[in-house]
Amino acid sequence: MAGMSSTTRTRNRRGEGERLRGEIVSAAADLLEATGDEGAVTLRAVARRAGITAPSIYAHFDGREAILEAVVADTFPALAGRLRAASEAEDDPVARLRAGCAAYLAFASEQPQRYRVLFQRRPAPDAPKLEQAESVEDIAGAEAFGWLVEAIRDCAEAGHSTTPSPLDSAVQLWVALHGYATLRAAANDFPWPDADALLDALISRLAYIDPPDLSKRRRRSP
Amino acid sequence: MAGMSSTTRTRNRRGEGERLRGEIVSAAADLLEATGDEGAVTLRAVARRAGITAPSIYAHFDGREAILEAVVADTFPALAGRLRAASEAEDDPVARLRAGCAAYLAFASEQPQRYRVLFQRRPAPDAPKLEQAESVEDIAGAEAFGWLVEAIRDCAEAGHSTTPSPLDSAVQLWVALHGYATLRAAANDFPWPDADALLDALISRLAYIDPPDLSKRRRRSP
DNA sequence: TGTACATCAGTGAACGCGCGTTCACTGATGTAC
DNA sequence: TGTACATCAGTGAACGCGCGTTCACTGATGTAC
Repeated sequence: MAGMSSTTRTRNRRGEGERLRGEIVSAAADLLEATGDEGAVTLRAVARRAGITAPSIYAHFDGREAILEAVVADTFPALAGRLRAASEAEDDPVARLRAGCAAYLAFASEQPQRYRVLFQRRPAPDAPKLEQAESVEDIAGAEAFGWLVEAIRDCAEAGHSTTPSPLDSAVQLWVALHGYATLRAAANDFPWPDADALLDALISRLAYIDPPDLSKRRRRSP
Repeated sequence: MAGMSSTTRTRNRRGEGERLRGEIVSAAADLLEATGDEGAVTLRAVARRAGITAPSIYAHFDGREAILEAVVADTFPALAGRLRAASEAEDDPVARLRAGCAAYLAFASEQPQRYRVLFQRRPAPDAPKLEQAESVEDIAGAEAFGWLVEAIRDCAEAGHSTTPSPLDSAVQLWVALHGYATLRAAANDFPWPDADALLDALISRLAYIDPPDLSKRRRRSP
């Protein structure tokens, strides 16, 4: 009766009701990824996937929109974590930058819908206009973007990048990575060039790094 | 009774039934832009906006999805037309490239939802995998992309671009333009740099054009 | 020129469905005594 | 240690709504004679 899940959920014990909140968020993220359709992430569908009844959600969220917001709020740190982990595995600044950018694309490719929801949540046309943030630290995704700025700055300080402005280069590289990540997923039939070569070209041009410096630091494919 | 439209529609005369098809498509495009929500473009909502009853749509479309596909099919030529018009207004290759890229961003900024639907239509996870097109001419949006390749090639032939590959540069510039167009719309609160400067930087770096060559060809803002 | 009729462009009512949300409720579990 | 009870986590039924889709239909318009 509770959808296709035949496993019976055991309810949380007293005092542990908050655990359901996390289960709801990950049920929503799963559903988003599985259907590829934000519209399919209905409150009832999330409840079914989480193995609970629809009204139970109201103990934790105001409604459908709040669930999706929670997915976004969960996803930004996950992305930032991926970048950090990938770049920390490398020793020199150029390799770190490249590994982080590759991780960014990998995240978007492995969980395209979850990535999409980060940036493609439409501001409703009647929504109040947001004040422009005064600095990069105020925005959602600041951690990930901040990582990118630092990675480029490190390259510049080590003499591997001649960028006139690490911040500007980071903005440019970010839009390019984002564009590639989303187009790659949407335009399957486009005759894309080799992914590593394209990534190298974007980094090298936008972060002002000598192409050989980059390509010799590519991770060997296993 | 027919929604908020108080103007009474006069039905098409015999033999002119096909006109409704166009009205449906533009009603859908309007609705998409007005609501900012693909989910709000329901068959019934489109019918209301077109001033007809829901079943009338079936004479022209198989259903809701087919309407959105028609919107996409209409939008690609509109975008290509914008690029062509903007670039034809300029004399030299660099100015043409810049004007076309600016027009691309303007199109995406003026009709963000219509632009979005071009590339953000999700392939359903169970959809058959598309064969990769063998050449650029086979894909949707080929006209717009083809324009970009030619514009860069013209710059190279005139000695203003040192790109090693106009095609590769076009791919790189395209992903950057697309990324900027979508992020700009989604991340209102990001402290974006000056739009002209960002565009110049992307073109100059990815199409290998001297920055002064570009900036001196900027259209003066009126 | 007049008229009967076929065709065409749409209408209007109806259906079953999944949705968001509300409400009163249940039953297991921890706690006070 | 035993028991009564308050609390907490979640249920189940019900509501009104807009949706996609079907079906038989209507009435204006062009056409054949």
